[in-house]
Amino acid sequence: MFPSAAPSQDHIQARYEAMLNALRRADYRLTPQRMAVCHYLAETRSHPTPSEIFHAVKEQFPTISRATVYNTVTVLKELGEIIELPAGGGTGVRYETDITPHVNLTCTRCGRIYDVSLDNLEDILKQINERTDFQLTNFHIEGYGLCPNCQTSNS
Amino acid sequence: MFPSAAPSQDHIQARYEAMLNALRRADYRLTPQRMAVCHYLAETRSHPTPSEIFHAVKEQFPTISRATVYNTVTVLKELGEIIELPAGGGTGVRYETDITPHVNLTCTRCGRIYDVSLDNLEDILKQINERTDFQLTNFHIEGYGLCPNCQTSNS
DNA sequence: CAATCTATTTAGAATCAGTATAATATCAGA
DNA sequence: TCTGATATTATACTGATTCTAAATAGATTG
Ligand SMILES: [Zn+2]
Ligand SMILES: [Zn+2]
Ligand SMILES: [Zn+2]
Ligand SMILES: [Zn+2]
Repeated sequence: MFPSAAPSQDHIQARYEAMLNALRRADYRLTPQRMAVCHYLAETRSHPTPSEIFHAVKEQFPTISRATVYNTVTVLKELGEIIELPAGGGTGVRYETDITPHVNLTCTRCGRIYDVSLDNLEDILKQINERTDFQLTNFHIEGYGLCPNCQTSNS
Repeated sequence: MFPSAAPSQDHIQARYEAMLNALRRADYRLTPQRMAVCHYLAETRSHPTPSEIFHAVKEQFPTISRATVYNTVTVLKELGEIIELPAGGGTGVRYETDITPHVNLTCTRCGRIYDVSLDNLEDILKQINERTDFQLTNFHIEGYGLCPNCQTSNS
């Protein structure tokens, strides 16, 4: 069951294109740095911190600066292509790169985040639209508790 | 519809007692500072930052330090009495003081968080329990988009 | 192509949130 | 009261995030 399956090449490509299109639509230039950040976000199945993104992209672009990473994720967040997550166990924010509704199970002891997909989420969307005038972009579910590993550990 | 109704006195009192009991059960001392933090968390209907908690409690305890606030919210978080939320619009973490499952609608433009209650959330709990070995403490739903105010503003 | 303008990136400084430390204070129990 | 454990406080420290100014890259115009 854990961990979730790695995304397929097709899925990675689709997410990558979606991010680039979002940038294009909003009249942002598709610089190599931005594209590299998007590509990493599309292919990772983790919920990376800005620092993790920085180090990963640095492999392709040794000269990239942290500021560019921060700028890019801020834009992508505003465009609804990624979502800022709670700090969880560690420090600093993490980014949710899978914007399709699903559950993030965060272990309150070790801080790991597990993805779980659910059925019948249309009902939630329907209820929110019925009860509010919010223009909803996306949503997901945050669950908290102990992961299987931490339930047995006695530390 | 917006904003959510203020909690009743009874509800505030119940939440307050629940936090104190959680501290008691875990063998933490009920110091005046901790009680003041709990009381503020029980009565607020916002999703406060540590800084907001600090300033609010400072009214009652002019000598309280930020460290005590951080210590207390960390303990309460570990006990499952409050939940750490995404940074959202502003900077730094916020705390969810309503641990009953509900929706937090975060406006991606102005950063405001609106609470919405939903029906039929037992199904989510059931699905998570069926599909994982996670020991779930609590969960809630995070929605993102534009609030009614920000849909019409042209800035 | 040259000149110019704008968007973007970069490096590093500055700021801010959060954590760690050590001294002091509080409190329970012997 | 004495003692040991727990909690609070002020402050120092670390690391995350933002800000700033200069350099770069692209687009546009003549
Ligand atoms: Zn765990
Ligand atoms: Zn996820
Ligand atoms: Zn708004
Ligand atoms: Zn809420």
